[in-house]
Amino acid sequence: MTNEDLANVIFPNVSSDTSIYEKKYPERNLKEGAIVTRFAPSPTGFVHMGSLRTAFVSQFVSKNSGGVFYLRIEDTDGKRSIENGIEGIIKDLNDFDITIDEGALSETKSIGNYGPYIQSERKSIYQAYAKKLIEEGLAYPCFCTEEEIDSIREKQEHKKTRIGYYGAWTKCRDLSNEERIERIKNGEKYIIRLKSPGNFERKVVLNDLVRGKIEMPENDLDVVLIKSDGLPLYHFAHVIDDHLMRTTHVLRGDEWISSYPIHTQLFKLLRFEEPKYGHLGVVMKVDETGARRKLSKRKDPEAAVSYYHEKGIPIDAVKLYLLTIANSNFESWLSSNPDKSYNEFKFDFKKMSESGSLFDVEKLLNISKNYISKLTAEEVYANLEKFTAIYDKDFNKLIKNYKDYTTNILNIERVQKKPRKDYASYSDIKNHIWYMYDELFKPDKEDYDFQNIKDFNEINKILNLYLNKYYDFNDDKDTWFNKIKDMCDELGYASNMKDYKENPSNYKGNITDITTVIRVSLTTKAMTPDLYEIMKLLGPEKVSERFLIFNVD
RNA sequence: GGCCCAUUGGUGAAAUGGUUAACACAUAGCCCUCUCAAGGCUACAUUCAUGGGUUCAAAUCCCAUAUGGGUCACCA
Repeated sequence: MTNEDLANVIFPNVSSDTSIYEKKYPERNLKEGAIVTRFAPSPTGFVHMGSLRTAFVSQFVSKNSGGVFYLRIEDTDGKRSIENGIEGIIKDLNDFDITIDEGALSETKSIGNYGPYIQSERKSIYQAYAKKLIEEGLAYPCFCTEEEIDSIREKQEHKKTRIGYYGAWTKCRDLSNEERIERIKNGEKYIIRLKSPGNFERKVVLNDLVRGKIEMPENDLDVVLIKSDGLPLYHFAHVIDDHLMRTTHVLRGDEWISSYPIHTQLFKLLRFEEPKYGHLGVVMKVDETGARRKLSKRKDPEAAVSYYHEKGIPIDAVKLYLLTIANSNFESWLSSNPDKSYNEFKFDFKKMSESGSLFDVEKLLNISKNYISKLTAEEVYANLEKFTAIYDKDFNKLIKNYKDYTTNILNIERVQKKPRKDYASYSDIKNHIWYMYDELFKPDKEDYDFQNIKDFNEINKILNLYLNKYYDFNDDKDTWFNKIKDMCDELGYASNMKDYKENPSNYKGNITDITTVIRVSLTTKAMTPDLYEIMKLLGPEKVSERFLIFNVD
């Protein structure tokens, strides 16, 4: 019996003529140097920060080069797939503002001419290539049970040799086609394995985009190509898909490095041109015990993309952060090109870190703070509106009622060469500006944080004097400030800090004490942005109203 | 255990055989200042996991050791 007979018994309804696929998915007609990348997650839960980094970098380099970035869903393992997994992935990508040129858009929809982009829908394609390999004697059915595989491994462990299904350890590799066909016809369960021609003593070389040359032994494992449910395993599916989808660059986590020998062998056996590979280091974190470990989906909330969305950290800030940890020269590029979009940055694989980098939330927040400080008040308002519409509906209503007022608040100390930087996220903003709204300004007396002056008689005296004699809403900033100084002199407080520092005993206090009284009575807080601006925005009615709260006593 | 990878300050890192080890975050101090947020200045690795070697010269090359990570599934 021939290999063809065997192949026909195994895949009676599949043609091994793979040239139809080669024709259906022709080489892409892209300009020289265009890069085709993909993001290929399995639908097992939310998108992890590490995967997101890979997706973002993949998209970035393809965009950089005028290429294509597509999404492929790797759902060949039914056991691990979760319900609505695909939707979850697409939502995470959306939230993160990563758009695809091609690929799955939902469970049922997709765009692009190289689909289907969901692996479980590509069964017949994989089987066609598997059939071809069987015909060529490069693959065979294996009838080993789980117990048999276990016992092989135990023997190998005992003898301290290499573990795996290979060479002389195999049971089914050299069965006759007669026996194979008979056992299949008897209903025995089987899988399809590669009949690896590899030799462990020989080396293969991976020219990795980020790590350079890596030498490894050739693969001699008879790896599983097709499972008993007829679906392929990652290795096989990846090789076929990345070829048929005409991928030029495969970017993936470095946990895949060690299976490269399998992949390169498969590419060769299938006579496919191999894409370039870039293996990215894992994203780590330091846990409670001080140990470094991989950022974990289960344990670390910050591993989820949705975390940043909920926190109101601007997506662009996260991208900026991702770029700074992805390419070591990005940060200096950005500081010398502050007005350019990060999209203009030329990504360089050689500048990627080879080791796993620590995920540093502090640094992210710092980047976010700088990012927000560069936006216009209108932009901040729009983003804040979007954020609160989902996560703080009451505040959303409030800012919409006072849209111009809110924008003006957000504009305080923004239009200047060195803008204020106090919002690291949109969820932060309310904590900084709530007191500007009467609806939220309902303090108890204990909420006021007057620093040095504790005596309410003195506080009332200062406020009344200021209100009656010095405060004029129409004053410009200099006049406003000079008047406060005048009041300091009248009340025996130092209006000039230098004088005060030289002779503190000559004064009851200094100008800071006075401005603090005004500031705190208006906001309850000892630390706020520019007082003049705040008073200007509150307006004369609110100012006097808030001053007079203390007159009750 | 086999194979592969990594190891520069609290953190991310630069430097790819040449002389004082960039820069950023964090931390501390000072200055500026109506308080903050910033900003400016200064400090923070006698040393690049350890031990050998090559060299006039090593964080950079080689070897060994240690530590950490990955992988060795009908998971991806």
